[in-house]
Amino acid sequence: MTGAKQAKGPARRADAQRSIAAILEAAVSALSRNPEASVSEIAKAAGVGRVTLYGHFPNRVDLVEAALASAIEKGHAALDSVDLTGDPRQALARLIDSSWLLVNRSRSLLLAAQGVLPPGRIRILHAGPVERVEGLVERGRDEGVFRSDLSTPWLVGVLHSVMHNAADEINAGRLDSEKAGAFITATVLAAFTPPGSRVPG
Amino acid sequence: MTGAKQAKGPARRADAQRSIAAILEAAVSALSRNPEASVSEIAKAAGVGRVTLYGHFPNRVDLVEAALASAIEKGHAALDSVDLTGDPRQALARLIDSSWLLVNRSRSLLLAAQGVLPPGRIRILHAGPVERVEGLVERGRDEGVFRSDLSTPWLVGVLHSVMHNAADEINAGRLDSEKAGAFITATVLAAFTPPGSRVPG
DNA sequence: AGTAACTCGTACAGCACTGTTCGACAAGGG
DNA sequence: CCCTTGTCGAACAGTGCTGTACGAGTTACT
Repeated sequence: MTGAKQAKGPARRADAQRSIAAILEAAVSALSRNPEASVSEIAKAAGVGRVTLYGHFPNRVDLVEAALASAIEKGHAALDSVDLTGDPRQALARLIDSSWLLVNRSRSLLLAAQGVLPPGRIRILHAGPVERVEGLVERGRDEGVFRSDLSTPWLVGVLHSVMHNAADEINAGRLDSEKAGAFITATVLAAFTPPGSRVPG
Repeated sequence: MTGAKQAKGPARRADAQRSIAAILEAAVSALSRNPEASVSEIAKAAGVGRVTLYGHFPNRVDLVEAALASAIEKGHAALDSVDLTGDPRQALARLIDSSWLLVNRSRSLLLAAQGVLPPGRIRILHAGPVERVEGLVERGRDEGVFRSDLSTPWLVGVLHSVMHNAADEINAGRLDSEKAGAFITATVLAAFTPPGSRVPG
């Protein structure tokens, strides 16, 4: 499911596939910059007429959902290529390094989705990615290197929050984009350290 | 400066003052629920005609700014009543306990402001509150109980992020509102602990 | 009591956006 | 090569918002 309606029929023309891809890409990009980007704006960015867009996506809501799904799918692929075995702390560091930029870029897009999509729909969409992270955190807790006095969802939420904070700081010019990964990792590893243990670093 | 235009003239009538207060309160409340609340919506919530509102605030932007200023002023007062002396860690815990709810409530309002106000304007408005928190963090760093390998603005940002995370978790029904303070404190204190030191708790 | 300040509803112009329709035109597939 | 599929621009109706105007009514200060 790439997002556009594809009920049946003898498959789509090559032409249309290109359009859909361009629209999806433009939608992700535009909505990432401005969660309230209009359909006209997106169509223009995709180099496509507004009418054409409506030919593939029945309404704005479906378009946003398709864009979100597309972004998440891409992120999912990137995530799968990260080695999550070994010391959970180092695995977490690797995960952060390779995904914080992606997560950041999707933030505004997620905001756009939250404005128009039913809450359940969103949870379903990025249930996959979240599960892998939760698995890693869970393992760290079992091995005693991550704290167990706070719930796993909370810890994962903290990870996200700190990433968002990095995005804000960069955006405000107070943080160098190069150092963001290290800052996030240092902060999160400390936050995850069990009470009574020493903070690594 | 309560927010409405008050250039000169022989002072305002008691009637008008009541209206302005009601509008401001309604604006804070409505914008906190929905950052894109319309002027009609706010006027109705204030029990006032839309025209009356425009009589006091020339346009929507000024209204949002006044609402934000009002909320920040109230928060500033609440913050001033917190004792920030003594062990920085305990002072931070006190600060969190007494302000996280307030900060949370203002979050959506801040979002509304970010959408329509010039970025500099916002920084000016809540420069005051931020300074006090930064002062506390700075002191903790000097005393060696908070880490110095990360910048003060970053640490303050993390504090905010974790508060926001708590708000999200509560909103999603995954966190009990009662426990939020403790969760935030535990997480932030760990995150602020210098590398090599033991996490308190 | 009288006057200026305030409030209200309705109504209007202007704008931006959504979603649809139309007719003409280009491009891909069998 | 022909026919389906897709694309385009222009145009339209519908909606919801902002900001302004008007006129009549009400409320507070003196």
